[in-house]
Amino acid sequence: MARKRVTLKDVAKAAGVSLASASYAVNKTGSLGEDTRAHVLNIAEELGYRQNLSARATRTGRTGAIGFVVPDMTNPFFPSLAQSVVQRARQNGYSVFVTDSEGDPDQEMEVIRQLIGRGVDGIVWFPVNDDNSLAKINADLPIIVIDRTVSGFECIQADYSEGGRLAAEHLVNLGHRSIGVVAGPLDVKSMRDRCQAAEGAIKSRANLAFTVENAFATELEKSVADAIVSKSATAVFCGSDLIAIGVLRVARAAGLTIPGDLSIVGFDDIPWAEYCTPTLTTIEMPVDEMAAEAVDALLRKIDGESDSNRRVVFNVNLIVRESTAQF
Amino acid sequence: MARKRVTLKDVAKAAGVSLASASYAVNKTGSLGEDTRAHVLNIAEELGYRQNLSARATRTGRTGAIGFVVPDMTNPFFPSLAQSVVQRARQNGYSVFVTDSEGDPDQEMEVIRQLIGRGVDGIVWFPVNDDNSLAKINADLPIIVIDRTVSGFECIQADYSEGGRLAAEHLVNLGHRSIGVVAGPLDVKSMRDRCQAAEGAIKSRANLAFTVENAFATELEKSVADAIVSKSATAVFCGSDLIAIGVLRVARAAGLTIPGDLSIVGFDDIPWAEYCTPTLTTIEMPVDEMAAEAVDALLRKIDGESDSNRRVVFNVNLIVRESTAQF
DNA sequence: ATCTACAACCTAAACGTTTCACTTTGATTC
DNA sequence: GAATCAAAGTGAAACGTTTAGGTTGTAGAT
Repeated sequence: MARKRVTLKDVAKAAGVSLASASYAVNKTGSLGEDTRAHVLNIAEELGYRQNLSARATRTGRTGAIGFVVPDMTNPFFPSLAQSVVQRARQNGYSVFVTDSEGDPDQEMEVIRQLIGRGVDGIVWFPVNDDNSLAKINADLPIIVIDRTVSGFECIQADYSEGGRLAAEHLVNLGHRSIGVVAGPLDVKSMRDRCQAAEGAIKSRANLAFTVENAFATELEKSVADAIVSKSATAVFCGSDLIAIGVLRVARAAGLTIPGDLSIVGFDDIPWAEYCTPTLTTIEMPVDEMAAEAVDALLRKIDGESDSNRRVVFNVNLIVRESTAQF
Repeated sequence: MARKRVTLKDVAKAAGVSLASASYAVNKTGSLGEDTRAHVLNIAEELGYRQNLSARATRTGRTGAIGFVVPDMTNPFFPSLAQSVVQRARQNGYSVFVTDSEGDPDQEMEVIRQLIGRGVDGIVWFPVNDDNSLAKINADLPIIVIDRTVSGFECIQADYSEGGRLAAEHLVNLGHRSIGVVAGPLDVKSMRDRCQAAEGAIKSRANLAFTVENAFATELEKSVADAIVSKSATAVFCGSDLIAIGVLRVARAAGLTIPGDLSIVGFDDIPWAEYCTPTLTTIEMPVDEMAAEAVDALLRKIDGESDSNRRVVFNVNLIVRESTAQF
């Protein structure tokens, strides 16, 4: 058993044509008669021929694989994104290496290096932060940046400012007059944008009770927890759903009812948002479309249609659920 | 700019040695003098040489890539597993294609085909179900099955029966005398095992109120929801945490308090279990170790140390949280 | 002085493709 | 009937490696 893998030469021989013709047939390139092409394809099918992608890659310099680099796969925001990227890529005949930098810029650089070593044709990159010093290292590979802003690369983003504004105005419209902001890491621009927009909207019609900062996690720093339980705000805007869930927990633990004593709005619309108790009002972005656009842009870039430095911004939506209520 | 990629030939020429010696040097194989090897490596470093993995693969027949196939990336059980697999593989110099079959056996077969077409050296496979008819198609590629049982493959599993037993006994010990079971899809053996064990433990010391079946999701079928709100049980064992969370939701929606009116125990210890309200009592399995073992076993198999049909079973733990209480 | 043995290194073939440049064939045009 | 041309097909080089086998050169044993 385990017969030797059938090669293109075998097909050619069996079909009685030259190696070149066989290649043209399976690739639908070159000039071949319809009949011979069909014949070769039949034989190929019959013999169970499968292209050897490695050999093809050696010759063409293209592997047909791309990389997808995210900060942290266990952050529930990313799996669905990854799923979309993988699917879209597959539809276009590409495979994708999904890798995770565990939120560490050094490791991030390392995995990118490894991907390049692997010979990927391009990378869709969701950076840990906006620090583009890292990126400089190898600018000759097609790279699309998603969510973050890294100068020199094409960036796919959502309208974070609009999201922050929508969220804040929702709270103001509900009658809240003292509103806090729990930001995520402010060294990433998408976070700064949404928080600044939220603060602006709050200040113009109500009172900004506090702004505190927390990592992308449900565990809250002491200072953040203190701000929540101080009851100086009747509502908070959180820079991410993960943080919002953290806020929800400490608030409940401190005896506050949600949304009775405290209204909470998050950002991202991760799956949990719909399942936690109470369900979370949040800002949704079109993850699938963003992923698709990122892949499409990357493939375009790989094919040399270089519309570099483009920026695509997607619209966001406010999703009202149970965690916010009239003051 | 964008200088031509530096090839091994360039390195050899620059170092004044033959192509073969250069290859031996970078691969640390063959018999080479320490000094020349070091010299070649220096030159390589200096020139910025990077192996062309495709060419290497064409020659050796090994790509250094493996596939990881899971049912559904958006099921929160899988990302951490994937993370572990990717890491372990990377540590051993392998890259991994993570792919998702969306719970569909047909698509599952398709992605496996694609992976094989890609030329992966092996596959870590978390099948949708235990239907091994699919697997037969190409038994010559090293494949490790994780969680499920597919005959003919080496399987990495947890002690599901023990888990079911632990969970059920926990409920019995708390004084519950009428206990229901909400199973996941019973066509997968790991689910049957845990549920049968749970039922056994229940029946021997209490009353089995009902057994119903649901998909791996938080949305519950009507029959399942009915069973929950019928109040015929004071406690339920759920075949997975996702289901448990669904149960939790409909129970609360029906005005039941958890764990006051209903104790709930889940299975898997997904991240949500710790963050939902109330937090979920569940069965934990050593995901990282299972992933590591799967990768190790696969690499062994790739290297021809074929200990086929082996079965590795990992121990599980009961994690007691807030969703269960004394009756 | 010759032989053996071994380390160190090299030559060249092979891996399975793609693709450039060339030939053959038959039809069309003048 | 020669000339032209497009279509269909072929031959062989190239992609960047690995590796089997061969060739040196040196040192120790006889």
